[in-house]
Amino acid sequence: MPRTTLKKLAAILGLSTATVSKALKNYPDINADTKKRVIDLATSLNYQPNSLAQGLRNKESKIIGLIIPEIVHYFFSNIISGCIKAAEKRGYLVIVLQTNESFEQEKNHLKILMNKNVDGILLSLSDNTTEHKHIKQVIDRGIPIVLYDKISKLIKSSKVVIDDQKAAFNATQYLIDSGCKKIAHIRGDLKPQTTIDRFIGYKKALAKNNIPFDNTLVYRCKNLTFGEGFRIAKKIIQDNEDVDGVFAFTDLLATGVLKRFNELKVPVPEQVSVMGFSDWFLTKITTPTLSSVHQPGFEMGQQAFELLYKDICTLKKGEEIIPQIIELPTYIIPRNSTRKLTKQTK
Amino acid sequence: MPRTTLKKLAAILGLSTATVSKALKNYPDINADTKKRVIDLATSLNYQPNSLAQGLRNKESKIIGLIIPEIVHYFFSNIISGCIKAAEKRGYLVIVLQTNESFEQEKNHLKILMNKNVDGILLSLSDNTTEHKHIKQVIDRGIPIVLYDKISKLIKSSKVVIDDQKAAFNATQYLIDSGCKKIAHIRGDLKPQTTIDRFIGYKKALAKNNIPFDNTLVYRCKNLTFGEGFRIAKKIIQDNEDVDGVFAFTDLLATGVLKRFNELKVPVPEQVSVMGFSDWFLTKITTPTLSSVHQPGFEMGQQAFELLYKDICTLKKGEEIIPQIIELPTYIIPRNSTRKLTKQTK
DNA sequence: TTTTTCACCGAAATCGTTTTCGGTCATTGT
DNA sequence: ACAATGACCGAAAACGATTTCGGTGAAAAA
Repeated sequence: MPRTTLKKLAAILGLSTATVSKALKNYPDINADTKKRVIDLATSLNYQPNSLAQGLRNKESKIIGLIIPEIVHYFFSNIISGCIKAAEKRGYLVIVLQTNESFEQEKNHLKILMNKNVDGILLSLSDNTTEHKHIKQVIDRGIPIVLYDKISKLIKSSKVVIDDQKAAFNATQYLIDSGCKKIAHIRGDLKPQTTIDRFIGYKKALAKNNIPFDNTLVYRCKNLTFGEGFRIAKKIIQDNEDVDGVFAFTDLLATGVLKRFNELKVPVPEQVSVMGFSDWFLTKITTPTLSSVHQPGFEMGQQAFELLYKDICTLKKGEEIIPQIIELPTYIIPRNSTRKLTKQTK
Repeated sequence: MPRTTLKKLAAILGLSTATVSKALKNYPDINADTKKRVIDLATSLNYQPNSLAQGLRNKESKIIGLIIPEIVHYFFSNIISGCIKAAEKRGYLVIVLQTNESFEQEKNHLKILMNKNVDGILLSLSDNTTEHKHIKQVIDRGIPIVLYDKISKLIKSSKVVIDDQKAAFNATQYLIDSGCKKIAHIRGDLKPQTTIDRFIGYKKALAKNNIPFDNTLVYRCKNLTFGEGFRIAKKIIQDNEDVDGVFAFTDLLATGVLKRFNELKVPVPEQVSVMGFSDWFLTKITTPTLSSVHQPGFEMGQQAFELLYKDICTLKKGEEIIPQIIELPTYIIPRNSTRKLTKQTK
């Protein structure tokens, strides 16, 4: 009933714990016969080393922490899934923590994870994170951090990101290429970098195509919800009835727009094209299906772990970590909320 | 840079580690002044006990394992979220693992978690789990397990469930009450208990209302996908054009049905009512919005942890665990894919 | 025969914390 | 003045695994 320990094995075999340990680890200074005896007994008693003791001794827990803004979220749960899968391959386990976009929670969770002796941390900055002392503290303690998705250029660490500006540029360009002349943009709140970047991408695409930027076509919403999209859609049509394209900051907003247009009998994409962002699952089930920018969550989770793993290894070897930044590609998935491309550009 | 230990504090203060430890734990045999000195230094040096050492000594890790069939899944990610939240309140951390409905993975993950010295495990059985030796092993090791969602009556442990039969009964009854006479049922594969139970609930509701059971109205699908729902919807209408209600095993199937009916110009709910199951997020965004049975994922995660916590505590006190089963209530959320109730029954 | 070599194994320290069980003073009671 | 009482503190063992550094024999070399 109590689990098998080295000491128990040693007692049964009339050996020392040292010998048993070395036998199991295949040390060269242990007789082959002895090794066999040890291994046989160990397997028959189903010996499994106590990872707490190992961790204490070896100063590694083989556990990493994953701090995520929101668990119930298609994109983020894909990240979790990818991260856990990659970790498992390397023999690591993942503790998951949620910030709900709270700076306090972020600081708190970082502290908790440090005390749990995790070997590394994956972090996506909360929208309300202003300073980075708490992160520097962790790194100074010798615990590597890899930032993913929502990052800060001010933090010296490895990162996995997408190029929001480029992605938004391409999305807008796609709308233009499919014939849109007057494109509204629904953006998020002022602060988050992603919001800013996608907005910039939108503007750049307009500029590139000699479409004058019109600030009244930009709608800002605090909460990125279905309801907000629904609400704003009506305003868009009321404000400018000749709008023929909407680029939403995220799929959820776009879905709300779709719903409202549906109710208002605004034909999509015949009168107005709608482009989302993130390629959530729900893009496939809306009516019409929603064109979107694919944001590779699963891959991001995987890559983030792999980067962290590399950093953990270099740190263990006593070497200096060289921060590395991976930029994952995004691409547009055309569905039925946008018109087919007229000219085959790009 | 290296973290503060008891030994370091002791050295600085000219005390023994024993005294420092006791001072921090507010033992009565330590002088008040000494306590103050210790605590002051500890806070100023930001001392945090090494949880690996604590775990080794106290035989507890304050970590639990959560084994989940599928992470990218609205219902399950709600469970994760609820579990993590409840755990956090009690000072526990959660390691998340995914089985993908594989029996092998389930066994494997259980073993991994045991070796990591988790204090308890939350488990939802994979659809392919046939025997329960691996689970008994864990319990025999003194690690409590709480089963949630997909359980087995053969395992003696605490559990958190919903009453699938009752929920399905109510869903079907609701369709009947709203005027449906010929209700098709899309069920899952043969094995999983939830599939069987919901099917039974469907049949019982028919019987209760003197509607003869018709096996040709039951459609079975291996994969619970949007595409399957889409595929089957057409068959339903082709096979029996007078079908006026569909009760789907899960929202995803129902969503597929909705989509196909939309394309076939089958008016919902005027001609056919559609009822889903689980109350996923997407029920709110389909056209029409999808009526469904609310399955409380977040609460299930919370309750499962609380149950596990109780079991951990009783075990720590050396007492015997008395398995407890919590049945969470479900209720129907009427939306626009079903007609309004005609008579106000129930 | 004596020394060297080699194969094989174990004692002991270590990781950091917890807790029991004494031990050392000073103070109180007789 | 001497014993008894407390108040405080520390030595040490324990949790389980790892690893260094010797140590013990026997076989090989001198």
